[in-house]
Amino acid sequence: MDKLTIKTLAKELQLSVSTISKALRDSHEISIETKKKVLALADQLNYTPNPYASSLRKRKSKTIGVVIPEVVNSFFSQSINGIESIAKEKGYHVLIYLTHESFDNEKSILKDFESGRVDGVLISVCRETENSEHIKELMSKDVPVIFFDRVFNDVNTVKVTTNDFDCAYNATKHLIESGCKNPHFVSIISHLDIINCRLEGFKKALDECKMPFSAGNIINCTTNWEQNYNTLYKKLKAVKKPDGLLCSIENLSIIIYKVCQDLGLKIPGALQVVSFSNLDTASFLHPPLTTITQPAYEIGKTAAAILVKALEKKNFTIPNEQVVIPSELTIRQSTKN
Amino acid sequence: MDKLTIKTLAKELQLSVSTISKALRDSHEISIETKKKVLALADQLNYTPNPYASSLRKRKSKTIGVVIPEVVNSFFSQSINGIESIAKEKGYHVLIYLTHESFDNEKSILKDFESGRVDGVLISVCRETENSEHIKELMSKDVPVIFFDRVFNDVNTVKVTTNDFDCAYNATKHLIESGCKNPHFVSIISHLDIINCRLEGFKKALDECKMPFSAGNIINCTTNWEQNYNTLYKKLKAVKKPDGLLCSIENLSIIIYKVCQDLGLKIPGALQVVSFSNLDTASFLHPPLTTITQPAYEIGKTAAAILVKALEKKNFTIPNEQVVIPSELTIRQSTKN
DNA sequence: TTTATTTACGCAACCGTTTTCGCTATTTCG
DNA sequence: CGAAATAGCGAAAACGGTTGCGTAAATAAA
Repeated sequence: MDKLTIKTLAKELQLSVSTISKALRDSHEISIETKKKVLALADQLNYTPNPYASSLRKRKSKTIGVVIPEVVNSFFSQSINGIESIAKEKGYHVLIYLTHESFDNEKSILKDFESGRVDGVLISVCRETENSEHIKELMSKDVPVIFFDRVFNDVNTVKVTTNDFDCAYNATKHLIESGCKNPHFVSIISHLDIINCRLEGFKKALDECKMPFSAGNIINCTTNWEQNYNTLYKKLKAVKKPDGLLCSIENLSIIIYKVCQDLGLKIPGALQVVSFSNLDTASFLHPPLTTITQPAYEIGKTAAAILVKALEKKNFTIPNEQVVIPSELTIRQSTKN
Repeated sequence: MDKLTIKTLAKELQLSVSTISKALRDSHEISIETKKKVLALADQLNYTPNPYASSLRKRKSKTIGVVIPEVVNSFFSQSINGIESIAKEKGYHVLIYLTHESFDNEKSILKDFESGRVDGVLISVCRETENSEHIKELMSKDVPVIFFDRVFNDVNTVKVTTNDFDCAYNATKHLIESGCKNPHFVSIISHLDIINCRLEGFKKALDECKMPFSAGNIINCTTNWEQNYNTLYKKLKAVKKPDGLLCSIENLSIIIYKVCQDLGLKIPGALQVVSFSNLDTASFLHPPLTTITQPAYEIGKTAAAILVKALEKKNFTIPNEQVVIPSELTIRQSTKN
């Protein structure tokens, strides 16, 4: 038995290949009866068109590339969920690539995309990334790139984020109102705009409350678990230790809990904690963690929807637009009040 | 400027298209000097071959399809991580598809794979799936399918799982040894072999300890959160309520905690809980949850490695093999002892 | 009735690579 | 030294759809 192609159908129905193709794509050039016959046979023989032949000719792959730092992460996995919902609805396929927070990985992934493998890209850049040349390079080849969550502001494209500044501000306010005298900002060393936004929100709250801010109020972590544990351990053991933490990275909040456990520091008695986090176990932690929950699903869904809509247009242009979907502060026992 | 193809290089170097192609693929037919020239120009012009043209001609896509029920799940996201590690190493691309536990979705995804979109498939079947016809159908088209975690035993292929039976047995033993008189098995209605294995392990432990087993020892849940909450609420409020739970689904353990919180049931005082779970927050829950941690990363990695190795061979055959990677029981405060 | 338009389909080029086969020039070997 | 082997490259046919254009017949307009 040969492979089942359009030619098989053509031969069987005594029609030309082009007629079959047009019939399958529901072209107006083909009569209703012919279409019916073609569809019927295709169905009967269980014909599925070769996507690569189609992609080659149409210069469209119906595929979007998703580039994220990691997948074992509530935020990103929820984002994927949102992305997939749109992809499925619109008949797109989703290629997933992980950078593991490495700039080199990110670069080589985007380089591969220059081949036309994907019609468009959704990316949340990695921590190491300092400049956006590789992204601009890809966009110059007419591959649209849309940012979500971790964005670069100097790239002209859509950026779907949450209201990081406001959230950090509100959360810090909440800490202070709950009695914190010495709030600290837990973060990672990075050029990411998102981190900076959160830091600025933190600063503004301190400023408004006439609390002094200095670099000492920042606890900088890295991508190394051990190292972060030690950093936090030292900070939380110090004499003039913080009595409140705004944690800007979900993963770090777990380490904070661990350190407190090991140090015998009571939360929220000795230390209040609020974290950016999408953990659905947050309310079952000991104690339940006050979180800023990002609308991860919606962020992914929105970014994907905008990308797909653009791709479906003939001469699409991606606007330079900032789409902000607000997060929610959920107060639990890790902060008083 | 035209598109940059092999023809561009050919024209530039006054060579034929076929020579370029062979040079790029490092064919022995081409002299070292020519290869160097070609590589140099390709590099200089930043040439990237069109993957779809290549896939069409070679009838290989260098792409694997991953079909899972959901992605917002520690186990599956860790599995993806493992899969990606192999894919990256071997130059494969990963298409992700979510079934959302719907059999119809699963079927239509596999149907699409008949088009040759992917070279091979890694699948963890969904709960609704009762038979494996759709999988056999795909395999009959020479698309290799490898199972991981949630398998079908009547399909002749590799199945990468963990030692579900033993783990359930050990965990149940642990419950009983910690004083449980009335252990229950929390599960979902499903034909999944994995669920059955766990149940059998549970049964064996009861049997060995001369404890009677009946259908009453099973708490059957569904995919509906609300409904599960109610089911568990009722069960845990009953007069002859369980004093120990073996939870076979990660997500359900969170609901159990919630119900206990709302009912004022102390864990582990009134109820001991052990769950199959890959939550890395397990040790920070209130109380820390005793878990059977599955080697999700390794399972994904192993399955992917076997698939890729098969794909790289000329006339590959997938053996009918069961690969078992053991899980680990981590005892925490949600069970006494 | 003539002309213009529409309908429905076929022809063939094309998408960009890969691969088979054939050709020539050079080398190897008996 | 002649034959055989080899090295290095090119021509062209795939791979499986898509699409612009041409055309004959059917229909509408004049």
